[in-house]
Amino acid sequence: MGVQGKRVPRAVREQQMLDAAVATFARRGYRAASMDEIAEAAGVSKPLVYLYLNSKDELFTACIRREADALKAAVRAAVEPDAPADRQLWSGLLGFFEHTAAHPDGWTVLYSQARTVGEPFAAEVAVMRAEIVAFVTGLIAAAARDADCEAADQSLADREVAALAHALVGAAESLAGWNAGTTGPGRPSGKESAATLMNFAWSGLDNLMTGHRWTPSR
Amino acid sequence: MGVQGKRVPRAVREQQMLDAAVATFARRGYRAASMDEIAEAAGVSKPLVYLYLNSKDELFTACIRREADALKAAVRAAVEPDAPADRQLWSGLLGFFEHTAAHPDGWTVLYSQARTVGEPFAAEVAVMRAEIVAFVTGLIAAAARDADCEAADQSLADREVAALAHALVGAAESLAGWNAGTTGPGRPSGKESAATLMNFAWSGLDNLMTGHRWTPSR
Amino acid sequence: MGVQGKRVPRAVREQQMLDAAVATFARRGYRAASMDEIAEAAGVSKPLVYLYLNSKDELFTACIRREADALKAAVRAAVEPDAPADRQLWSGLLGFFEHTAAHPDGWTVLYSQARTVGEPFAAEVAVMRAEIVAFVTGLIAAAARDADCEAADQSLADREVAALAHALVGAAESLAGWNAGTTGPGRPSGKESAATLMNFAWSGLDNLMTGHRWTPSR
Amino acid sequence: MGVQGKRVPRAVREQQMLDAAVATFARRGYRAASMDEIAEAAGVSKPLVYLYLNSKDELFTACIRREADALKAAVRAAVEPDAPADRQLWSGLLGFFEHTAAHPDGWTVLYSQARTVGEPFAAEVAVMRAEIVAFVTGLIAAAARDADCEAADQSLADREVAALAHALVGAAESLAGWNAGTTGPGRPSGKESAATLMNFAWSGLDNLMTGHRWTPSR
DNA sequence: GATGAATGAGGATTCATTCAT
DNA sequence: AATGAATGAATCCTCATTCAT
Repeated sequence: MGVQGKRVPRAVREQQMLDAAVATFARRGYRAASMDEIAEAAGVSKPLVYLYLNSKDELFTACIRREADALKAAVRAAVEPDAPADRQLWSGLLGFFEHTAAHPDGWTVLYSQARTVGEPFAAEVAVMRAEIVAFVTGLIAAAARDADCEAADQSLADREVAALAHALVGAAESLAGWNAGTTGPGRPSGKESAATLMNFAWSGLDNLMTGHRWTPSR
Repeated sequence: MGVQGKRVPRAVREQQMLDAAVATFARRGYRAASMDEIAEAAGVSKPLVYLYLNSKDELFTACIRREADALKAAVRAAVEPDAPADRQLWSGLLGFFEHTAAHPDGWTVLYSQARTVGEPFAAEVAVMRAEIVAFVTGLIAAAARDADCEAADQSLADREVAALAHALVGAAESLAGWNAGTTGPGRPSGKESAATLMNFAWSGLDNLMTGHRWTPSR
Repeated sequence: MGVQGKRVPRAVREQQMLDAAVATFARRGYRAASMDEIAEAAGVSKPLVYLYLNSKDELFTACIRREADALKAAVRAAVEPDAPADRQLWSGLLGFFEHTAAHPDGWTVLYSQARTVGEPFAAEVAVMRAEIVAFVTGLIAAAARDADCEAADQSLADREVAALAHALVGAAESLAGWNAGTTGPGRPSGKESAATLMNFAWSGLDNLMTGHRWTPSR
Repeated sequence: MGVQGKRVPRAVREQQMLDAAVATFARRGYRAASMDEIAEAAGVSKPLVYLYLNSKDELFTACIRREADALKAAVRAAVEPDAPADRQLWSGLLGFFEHTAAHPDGWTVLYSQARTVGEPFAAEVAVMRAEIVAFVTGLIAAAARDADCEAADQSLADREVAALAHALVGAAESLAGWNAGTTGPGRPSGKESAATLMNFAWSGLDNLMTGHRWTPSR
């Protein structure tokens, strides 16, 4: 069945299987993707998939882990460690959008599929998300310190910095999700998406620093 | 099997079935939800579900339509038609968050499940989303006019108002999505979520009006 | 549902149901025809069909009986009792072909469906067939006596007259079956079909009378 | 579950499945035969039947094709190619009756079931039948030429030779059909059935050659 | 390292049939 | 005389998973 040569070393075969699985899970969803389909897409027989990855659940988990690690690595590799905080945030966002654009199936599996399938998997993604939120929170806080060293009520700001980070990550996910569903010339570039969000983050930060808010009773 | 009274008129039974279906689809996802489970949750036998709703696909579609209509109606009912635009936006957001908080299963079905299952269903949700984005775009544009009547470069603003509306809706969806996954005292109230987003919208609007932007080369 | 007036007397309703059932069974076969379909075709609700005809089996049996009786009656009505035997056979065949042509659904139910469904029903048709074969056997025997009064070995002829009758009936059925499957100008008229079979019967009879036979060792 | 050995190669298992399917379809009809029943009769599990034959429709089609091919092959193998035409017809008929007698289930599936189920299947059988009719037409025409080389009105004869062939095939089918329904000592041998039909064919041929016919107005 | 053969379990869908009105 | 409401019992089909080689 496999048109390609046989006797491929295990590590390589496993990556081929994960590639096939990610693509299939992204296109069909966890339940609708069949092990048959994945095995065929990987160019191997079904028992081999089981030999290496044990079960559909473990296969899906392996996909999630691989894609989550790759995404985190891409973001981490994108930030310049010694740059000013706003520059770090900017390059991190850029890394995020460029990676998700380059690996749309991975992003779909993480964002759309894993979170809708249910418990063992959603937790996995939640952990990754928490790490990213923490990372962004740190950057925003640093940026705030850089911008205004004599901030008065730091304790209040902490809580709101976290809210801002959450909102920023949520917005980034939403943008990436809609990007993944868009093809052709209308699709925003990573730079555009990142710039949009930097503007959000910065005006949000301004609001925080100046205590300038919209209120219903205005 | 059904513990409740029998011989219920069709219209009532259909709503019971849709209630059960929305809850089940939200918890399990489209594929994993079985018609057996739904019928049992509705307190009727499976053939009756088929008699009234025809197929799993049509049942799911009926759920999507009902929840989408309910959401649109809730938002529309929340806005005060003659209030100033910012007030309208605020009350619309409030209506949105209160409805999604009150009907988390409906929101999950619309936002998480329908969009990940594939084509006949995703399109249905896309239409609803487009209507909401258009509505929000109108409100933001009106608010911008109210705030600054002599705005110079309106044509540029139009394009960016639309981007802002998209981002606002995306952020609202993301927030509602994470709210739906959160229970207990940590869960933000509808008012909090709406206020957060109004601040986003307002600072975004400020950016638009003042031409004040963050750029990487800064 | 029923577009026609209500409160129809039972005897009439029953015939409407049988009409609908015969048409449906002919088109779909016994198993594939659903009681729903039949009730709808009859313009009544399903419980009414059950009220009058009790079960699908009994309904099918009633169809078979009605169509078998109608066919036998048509053949009997067609023969002129006091005519010479060959003339009687001819008019009987004509009656047979004209009736089956006028009631193709009835013929299909009897010939194609009832015999392939299995036991309670096939027996019903077998009885009808036996009656017809007996009737034809009598006519052929009479015709033979008319044609040649001093026939020598009557006992041998009896066995062969029966074989001829069987073959004639089988051929008639086969012809009617293929006629029922044919529509348009290519379809043979009842007269043509009857003439074809009379020629078969007559040459078969000749063979019997003259002892003139084809044998493999010739 | 299967009492026979396991790990049978695919080609063999497929034939076992077809054997079981032909027997089951013949006894119960297409609709009433369940895949469970067929799988059990084949001594395998249902999924294996689906793995090899894909669906009930395809399984039935495969049965029809196999039985049709076997029947055509049996007839072709029976005729002696260089014998006189009447001898060829005789041996073909003999082959037909012996094959249908040896494979009554196959004949039932072809003749009774496939034709009553509906369109994709009836067409398959119609093609086979057309091939057989063409073959017989050729033999009868040849026999006619052998018997009377100076036949005057060949064009008329052509049309009637075809009619005769049709009638002969119809009669053979009818005979084989009733044979298949008969068991025990009363069942005619293949030789008897073939001889009966040769006599039909020969007297029909005589009628054609001599212009000797029965007419109602006689 | 790799696969052809095989299955238990479950899911969508349909159908004959009944009951309360 | 007639029907809307309701269901138990199949039936077709798919899938994750294993075993022997």
